[in-house]
Order: sequence, then structure tokens, then C-alpha cells
Amino acid sequence: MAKSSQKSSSSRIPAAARKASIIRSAAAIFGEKGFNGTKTREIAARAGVSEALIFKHFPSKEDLYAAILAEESPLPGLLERIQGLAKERKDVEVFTVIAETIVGGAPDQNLMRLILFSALESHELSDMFFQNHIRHFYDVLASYIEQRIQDGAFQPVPPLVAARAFMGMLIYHRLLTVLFRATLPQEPQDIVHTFVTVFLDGLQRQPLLQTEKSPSQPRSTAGSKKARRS
Amino acid sequence: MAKSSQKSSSSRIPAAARKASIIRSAAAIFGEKGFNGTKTREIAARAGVSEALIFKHFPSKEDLYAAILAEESPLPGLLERIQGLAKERKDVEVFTVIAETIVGGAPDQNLMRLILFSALESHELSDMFFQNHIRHFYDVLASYIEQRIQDGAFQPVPPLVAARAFMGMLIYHRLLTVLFRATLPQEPQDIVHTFVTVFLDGLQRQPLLQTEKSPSQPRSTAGSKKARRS
DNA sequence: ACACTAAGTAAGTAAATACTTACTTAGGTG
DNA sequence: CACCTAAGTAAGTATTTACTTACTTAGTGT
Repeated sequence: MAKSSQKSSSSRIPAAARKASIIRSAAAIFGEKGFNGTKTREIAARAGVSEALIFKHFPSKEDLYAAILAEESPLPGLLERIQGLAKERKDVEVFTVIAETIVGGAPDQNLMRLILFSALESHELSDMFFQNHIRHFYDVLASYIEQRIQDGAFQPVPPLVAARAFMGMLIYHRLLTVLFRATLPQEPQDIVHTFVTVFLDGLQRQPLLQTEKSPSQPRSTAGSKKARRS
Repeated sequence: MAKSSQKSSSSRIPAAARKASIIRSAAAIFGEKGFNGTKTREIAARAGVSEALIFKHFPSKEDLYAAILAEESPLPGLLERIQGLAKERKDVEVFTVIAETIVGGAPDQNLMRLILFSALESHELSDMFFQNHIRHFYDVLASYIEQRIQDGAFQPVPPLVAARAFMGMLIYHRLLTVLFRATLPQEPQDIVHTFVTVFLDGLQRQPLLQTEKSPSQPRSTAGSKKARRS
């Protein structure tokens, strides 16, 4: 009987294609269970091949894992899109596009988990990943913020801290969704709008006040008695 | 140096104490390597006991893991502290205390990793953890924000979204530090100050404008062409 | 002193798992 | 066709690992 139905692939296919198919199957399982939780047997089953074939293509499980991390990339064309808007100083649009991308599910569930797992399990590739993708993104965003501060449009805050603050809202939101299925009742675009509004209203130069805040507030900004830390 | 020093325990000690000592050792390793990456042999070695003793105290590795998750608690007295300040409507203090706690390293590196690992490896206890600790914290923070909106001090935004936005800045910052050792050149109190300032300036009712923003901006707040709300 | 129990362990065991070996076979090429 | 190589596999193997078993011993109450 038997050999009729292969699931994702059938008998002889060229090496490159098979390799890609194994990578696809493996990425799904590594993302679900992490490196240590994933068994090569399971990868083989999902790819519809024998375990031995996996080792024909990748010297070790580690090598397979490395191949996946090296190829996955988040934020596909996001950088280019915002750089266009940034040149025209369209604050709202710049931050809205970023927020929509992330809140809309940008690094998909599996990639998100893959990144987290690899960071936790400290595969060195995770550091490389951070340097190549994330770091660069922050540099771009931070230099936009710095530019706007020099324009006099934003308050003088440390640009990288501000960039992280904004990305924190978004990524953390995504994290709660992916890890704890903790969704919110609001529509995605309302969430985006809230994030962007709070952040930009917070950054943009206030018409009257510049560092002190609320009119109904006595003042004690942090830096007085409270903020001594080690 | 020498082998003379037992690290956490020597010969006969009462069951309860030994149990606690095993939990301590196990928590450290689970936090470092996750459930699947941790071997019972390693836990035994670190606790300075035989593997068999671990299984005298905990029926299985899973049970030991569960005992750890059940007992670890972040945000120790934070809730009480902010509830006092909240009654007096001290916005800056409330958010500064929270930010100082988290940026200062509140869930310590190990607990942070433990929580992430357990969420990723989907031990049901992680959900329980979220429900018991994190959820409750957000409820308190969100209801404070809602109160301040009703006072007319904050803009009318969805309170839970705003609460998440603020916590996102903090936790994400901590995440980058813990996972990628991506530190910032600024002093902790400057980072705290930036987070609190941006967030509160963003939330507090603007003296003149209420939804529109920057004076140096042609205006296109979201609601014009870009933010087509469906 | 003497047993009795709680605290502890050395030495297994069965199952799982990453990786190999030795083999088969599909299908293009001269 | 006959051959040759790339594509594929069944059946191991050595090691690791969670957990057990059968035992020893420290210390306490009487």
C-alpha cells in the first residue's frame, strides 16, 4: 500500500527545494517548542521525510536551527516606507505606519516566538539578529526623533530612549497577545490611534508649558527627593 | 576554591528547609535554561544533594517547576505603594514609582526569564500567573487612569490601552536589557523621567488643543487621509 | 542503650533522542 | 539500454535522562 500519500512533498525533488521544505517545517516547530523542545523526529514527520534525510542536508540540529535564524527577517519593507515619510516630517504618519505594522501582527506569532526562544536559549545567532535588524531600526527611528528635536517640534528628550518607549508600547502589546492571548476589546485602529496620540502629544512641544505638567498638579517632577537610585 | 564549602546545605536538615533549598537551586537553573533545557541532575548538583532526594520531595520535574511558579511573585509591595499615592491623585509620583521599580530591575533577571520561558513553553501555570499577578495590576492601574479621565485631568483614552502603553515602555526596556544586554547610555533616573514625562504629557489634557497637535505641523492628526478609520 | 523514623544515597532502568550506516531506487545521459 | 549519481530510507547505536529501588545512617524519645 502505502507510499501513495506524502503530505507536503512527494518522492524525489531537487535538493534545494527539499532543503527549503525542511526549513519551513522546522521553523514551525522550533517556534512552537523552542530548540530543546523540538525533536528531529517530529521535524522529519512534518516535512514528510526520514530523519536521515535531515542530516543529509544539515550536519546537526544546531545547524538547521542556525539556518532558520539566518533567513527569517521581520519588518520587511517597513524601514523604506517610513524613511519616505520621515523626509517630509510627517510625524503622525511615520508613527502610525509603524504602529499599524506591529499591532497588525507584523512579526507573526511564529517568528515572534522564534526570536524570544532564541534569545532566551541564548543561541549566539540571536545576538546577531538583534544587531542586524532591531538595532538598525532603532538607529533610524532615533535619528528621526533627534531631527525633530532640532526642528524644535519635539521636546528635548534622549532620542533612543524615546524610540524605545514607543516601540515598547507596540512590541509589548504584541507580546501580551502572542504569549498570554491577552487581547483588548478595542479595535486595532483605536489601539494604534491611542498609542500614537499619547506618544506624540507627549513628545511634541507643549504650547505653554515645557517641562512641568498638569495644571491641577502641585509639581514634583522626579529628580527631587524621590528619584535617588543606585 | 576547595571543595570544603557546601554551597547551600550540608548533611541532615529538616525536610521543609531542604525543600526550599531545592526550589531555590531549581529556580536558578530553570530561569537560565528553561524547563526542557534543565536536567534534574544539574539541579541536584547545585543543591548539593542526590537526584533521588529531589524525587523524595517532588513527585516529578513538572511538580518542582510548578512549585516554583506558584511561589515566585514580582511587584512585591508595589501595588500598595501606588494605591496610597493614587488616592491623592499624585500623577507624577504614581507613574514614577512604577517606572523606578521596573527600570530599577524589579522582576529580577532570573524571574523575568522564568516568566518568559514558562509562557513560551506554555505551562498552564504561566496563564495562572498572568491572571493572578499581571492582570490584577493592570486593573488597578487602568482604573486609576479612568478616574483621572473622569476628573478631567487626562484625555479620554481607553484606560486599559493607556495602562498597557505605559507598562510596555517599562517592561520592553527591561526585556531588551535582560535578553539582549542592550543597555542605554543614560542614567536610570533619566530614563524613568523620560518615560514618565512622555506618557503624562501625552495623557494630560492639553491647555489649548485637545486632540489636535503641534504648532509647527500643518495638521493631519489622524482622521484625515491617513488614519482612515473603518 | 536501643529501636524507630526521617533524611539521605548509590546504583540502577526503561525510554527517548541526536546522529550513522549500509543500503535502495529514481531518473537523466551517452 | 546500461550506468551513474543524487535522493532517499530502514534499522541501528551510543548517550542521556527522568525516575526507582533497595539500601544506609543520623538523631531523637524513652
